[in-house]
Amino acid sequence: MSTPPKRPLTLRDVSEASGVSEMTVSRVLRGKGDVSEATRKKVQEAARALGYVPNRIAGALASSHVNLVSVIIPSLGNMVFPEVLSGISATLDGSDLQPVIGITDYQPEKEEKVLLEMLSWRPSGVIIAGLERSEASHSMLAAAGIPVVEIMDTDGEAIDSCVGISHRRAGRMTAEAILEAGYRKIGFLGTKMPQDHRARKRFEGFTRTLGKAGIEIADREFYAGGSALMKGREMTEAILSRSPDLDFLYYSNDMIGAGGLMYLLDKGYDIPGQIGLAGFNGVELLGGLPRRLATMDACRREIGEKAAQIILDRKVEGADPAPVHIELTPKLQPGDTLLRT
Amino acid sequence: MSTPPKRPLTLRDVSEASGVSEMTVSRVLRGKGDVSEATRKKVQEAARALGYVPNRIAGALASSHVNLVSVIIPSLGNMVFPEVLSGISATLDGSDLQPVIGITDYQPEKEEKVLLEMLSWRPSGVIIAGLERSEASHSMLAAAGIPVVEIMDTDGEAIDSCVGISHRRAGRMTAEAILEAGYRKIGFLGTKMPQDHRARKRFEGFTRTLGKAGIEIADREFYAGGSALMKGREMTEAILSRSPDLDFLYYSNDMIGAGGLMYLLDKGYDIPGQIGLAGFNGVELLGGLPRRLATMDACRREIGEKAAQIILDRKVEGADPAPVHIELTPKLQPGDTLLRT
DNA sequence: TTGAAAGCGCTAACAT
DNA sequence: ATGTTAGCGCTTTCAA
Repeated sequence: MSTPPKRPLTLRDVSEASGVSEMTVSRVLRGKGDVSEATRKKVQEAARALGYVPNRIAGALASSHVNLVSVIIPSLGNMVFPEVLSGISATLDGSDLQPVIGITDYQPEKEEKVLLEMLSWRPSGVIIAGLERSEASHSMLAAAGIPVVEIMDTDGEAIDSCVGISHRRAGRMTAEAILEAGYRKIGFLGTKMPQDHRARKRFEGFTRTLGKAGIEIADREFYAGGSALMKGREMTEAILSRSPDLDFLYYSNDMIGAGGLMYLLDKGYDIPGQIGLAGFNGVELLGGLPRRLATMDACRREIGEKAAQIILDRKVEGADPAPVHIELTPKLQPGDTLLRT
Repeated sequence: MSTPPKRPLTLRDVSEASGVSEMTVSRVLRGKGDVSEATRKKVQEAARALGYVPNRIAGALASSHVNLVSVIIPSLGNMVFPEVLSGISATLDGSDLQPVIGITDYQPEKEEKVLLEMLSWRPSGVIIAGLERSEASHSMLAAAGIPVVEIMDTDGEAIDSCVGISHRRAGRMTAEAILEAGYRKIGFLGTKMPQDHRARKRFEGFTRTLGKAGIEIADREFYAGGSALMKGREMTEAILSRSPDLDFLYYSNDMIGAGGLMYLLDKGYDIPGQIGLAGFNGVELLGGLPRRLATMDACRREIGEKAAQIILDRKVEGADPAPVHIELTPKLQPGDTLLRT
């Protein structure tokens, strides 16, 4: 092999190799404009033979169009967000838009950094989890001049559009179901909440509804760190050793709920007779446990699909640029741990 | 508020607002070159006040430097890849490089599309799962002129660098442990493998080692679709109803293994006396089951860290551009389902 | 320490 | 159907 200069190929190289002007080469490669079948063939042949890879940086600069949608979420370890992403991808597939993922680790400062990084690539839209953010993040989004869809949560003010569920309402619905099933000594187990606003709102909706029925949370147990079965076991043991008379445990996610379920079954508790359980999220993965944990589907995939659709709709010329607000209704799945039959 | 033209801000705007030349504004914003403290202040003030967000597209085109590293993986639903990603992020944090994720869904054609999309942004490096790919993908990577690290697997030819474990060896190690524990009627449960080369290699290493000991796999059960507890239950029921005399079940991942464990406990099997179990991956999440499933740690986080480090090292001027090949050693974790005591 | 000029590789807009 | 021209917004290079 000779040693060709290790310079990335440009349109000009394809142009010279095919004997067609750069402009026409560009048209062929983008499939835009009228090009004769003959030239098209020549160009595609040459591009393929050379192994030409277009330079989107130059293309984006020239056209001021970037086919990227920024998707900003707190974490990938959570099982929740991958499902939202798959809804987004599914909807974007077939369009020319591509999702690009940024992770904030639930840290507002990191959100700012990620957002600045993302916006500096001039994406066509932003999909971002949650409604609570720093002033800097807020003004960056407000000033970006592109569609912004805030997802997962509808309890608050959206900058532009939003798609999600009301977590206060989710907490309320769960509380109502628990009360109706006749439970009265209710414990709560969840994350330390300063950063997790959605868990906090569920907790608020939950306690408020209990309060209206004249019931106070009997005990609560918080933890930091990722969700895992073992955490659920430990927390359940802790809360029950403190408050052995609890008859219901509400977990802020399914993973710790499942851990609690394992623990209680080990210890021979009668579920849901002696004690009832509920989690949150509707994690499919966990079907297959000895009992189906009561949970609430957070409509994750649908949220992703609808958010992506909003971005797509905004691209339509002359389309109504009015913000779209969509509140989905979470569905309670009583499973085997909530309804005493 | 007045209605400022809804045009994205440019360096020129900051330049005019601060009375400093564009060039010097650029220097301040990038922190390069000597700028007097006074001008620096003026510029930063103006940029902040206007809410200027740099345009990386223009910057990248002018400098032919892009601070992006493409990370291409099959899936996010797997729990395996998020951990690799977190290793990559952790190592890249503090450098100026940023990971960008692409998903292939285990489809070679999608890998080609994602790869072309990624390379067209001229990233500084590529980290990509697996060693098996289409010829088109292969030649794109070979011709990209940037560091390429293939991860997760070391059984095969790397284009440039690679970091991973030998899945054949992982299968062998597991087989050896099972034989040593005295099991003889061994069943395998896993994914349909045409696309999942790593699972296939584990299976090959596993059966070959059994074969050397004069033992054949007694039965096998394959499935398509994501890993989930319920799948593991169903598959376990299916294989045992066909082959009730099996004394060991080797699962190709921990999730279906855990489902099998649940099923067997339900049915009152004596584990690991009557029947032993092992999975693969070392998924932390599942600690907290009634028994700890035997598994093998695939070094996911370390793979991510080392891969990112290879990319970083290549950036050093005049650094040795020789390909790096790293084979990590998976660790068998016998848990409670492999060793009969 | 600061500024002016020249392009990075492509595409919009306008010829032809 | 194809070609020409003039930038996109920034950074490199060179000059002051």
